Amino acid sequence: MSWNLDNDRPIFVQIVEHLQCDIVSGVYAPGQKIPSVRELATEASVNPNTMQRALSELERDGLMHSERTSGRFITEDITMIDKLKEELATKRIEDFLKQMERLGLSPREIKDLIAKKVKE
Amino acid sequence: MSWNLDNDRPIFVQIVEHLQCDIVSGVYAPGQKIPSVRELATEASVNPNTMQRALSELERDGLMHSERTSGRFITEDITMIDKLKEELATKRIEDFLKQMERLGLSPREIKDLIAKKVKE
DNA sequence: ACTATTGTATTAGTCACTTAATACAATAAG
DNA sequence: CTTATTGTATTAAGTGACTAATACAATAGT
Repeated sequence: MSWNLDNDRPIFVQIVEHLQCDIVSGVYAPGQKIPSVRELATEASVNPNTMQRALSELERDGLMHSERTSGRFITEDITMIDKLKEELATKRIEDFLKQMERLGLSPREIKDLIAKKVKE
Repeated sequence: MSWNLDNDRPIFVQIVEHLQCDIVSGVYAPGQKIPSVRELATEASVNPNTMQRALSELERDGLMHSERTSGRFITEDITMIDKLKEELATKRIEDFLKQMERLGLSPREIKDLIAKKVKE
């Protein structure tokens, strides 16, 4: 999956979200070692400092931890990962519904539109 | 409706989106005069220049037009407004579905979650 | 005619994000 | 022990968004 970073929002924020997705969707398994800061930075075409900042955020939240010279590892706490997954999903659904209602669409219309899109 | 601006994205972009919503949802009727740059800026707690920038964007897209000293008016082209409404809705649905799939949820799961939320 | 209000333009300064270029500490690997 | 690789920290510079403070032009209202 490419990184697809844009200039609409801070890059480090987008990286955090990208990695959160990779974690909750299983791209990175619990306990798995992830590439080094420098590797990830190259891969995403950003400065190592920017990648470092994103990783620090994730570390602060307990989603990963670093071991001085061995590298960085995803947490093994599956409960934490599942909880994050539900949080992210819930938040996105709520944001989405709010946005759609602000466009003047009724819950009923929204539901139908989704059902139609999902069929495709 | 309060403006609810955050620091995650450029404020002028958020203002553009806010006003687009107000137009397609009918808060501002076609042809209606909208408050002055200075009034809107005060209301949204931003600098007049920032509001001006957002309004210029909307004007560039043809959604409103300014008349030197009479003020600014929403377009009377209802077709344009309806088209925008559909564009915005479609884009948001697609973005939403992409995000949810990246979290590792199947279309089926997504549909069920929405249905559940909409019931509330 | 005068005045207030409108949109618009200009210039400067502040701040956060980003990049760049290093440097250092710790340790796994040889 | 030596070396390469890891995470981490520091300093400087560039960029864009935002604010601030004006100034000007046009015209509706009086």
